[in-house]
Amino acid sequence: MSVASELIRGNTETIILAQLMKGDGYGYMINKAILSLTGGKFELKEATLYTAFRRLEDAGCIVSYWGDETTGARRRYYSITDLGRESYRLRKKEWETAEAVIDKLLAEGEKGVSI
Amino acid sequence: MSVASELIRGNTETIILAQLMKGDGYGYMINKAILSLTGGKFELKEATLYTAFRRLEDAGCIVSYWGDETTGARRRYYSITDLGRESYRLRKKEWETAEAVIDKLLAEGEKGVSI
DNA sequence: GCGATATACATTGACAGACGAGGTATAGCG
DNA sequence: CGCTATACCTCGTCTGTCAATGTATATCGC
Repeated sequence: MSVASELIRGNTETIILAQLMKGDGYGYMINKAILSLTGGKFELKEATLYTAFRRLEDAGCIVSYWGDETTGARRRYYSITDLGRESYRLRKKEWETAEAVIDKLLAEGEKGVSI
Repeated sequence: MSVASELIRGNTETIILAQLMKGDGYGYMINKAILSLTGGKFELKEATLYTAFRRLEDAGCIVSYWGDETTGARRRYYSITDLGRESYRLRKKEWETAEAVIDKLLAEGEKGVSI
């Protein structure tokens, strides 16, 4: 089953930050990494990815610099900042809270008809 | 920690369907039930709730009827349909898939810096 | 050389869900 | 009579997602 993007919504930036926690990266690479990690179940659309980068940079969570490739297309690399790392931790906690809440609320449907 | 509504987004209808799986209900009641179940961590806003009811009814997942209260404010009750029950099962599965994917992607940030 | 494909980044406009703000109405309590 | 709780509804705005489109470079097959 593929993943409905409505359900991912709000996690895009955290997913990007999680990738950058492992080291600097660039858009195309991060996108492929996500596609690979999820076994093709989920792919960030390019427009979504790049607008998320802008938001994260504006917020001071990441900084960018152009790579010095001597061949191939130019790459804009992103590096996570201390604020970004802090933000990652917080967003991950928020996700875990939301996850628990949703799990609980959806499980209500399994309770059967009440009298 | 309260729950960011961006993270709930897309689950509103499923949450409502889960409540209606237990039996007919009306908006105000369902809203209070959710607030109570989550210990105050999460509350569906009224505008969100009622627009979700409209969508669910338009989709044939629920049907509504006016209660015959002899006292107090009138109540519009909702009843889940067979299509709604099917939809609940599907949406719940989709959520579980999305949940696993997000968990995996967010866990990437714990891996530490790669060389 | 030339078209196809892959890599790589970027912007615009449209869409959909969430929600603040505002409105209506009934009932009980002091 | 004002306050609070119950109960429903709608309008307009905001925000994140994404299809469509555009740019440019490199490689591979023919």
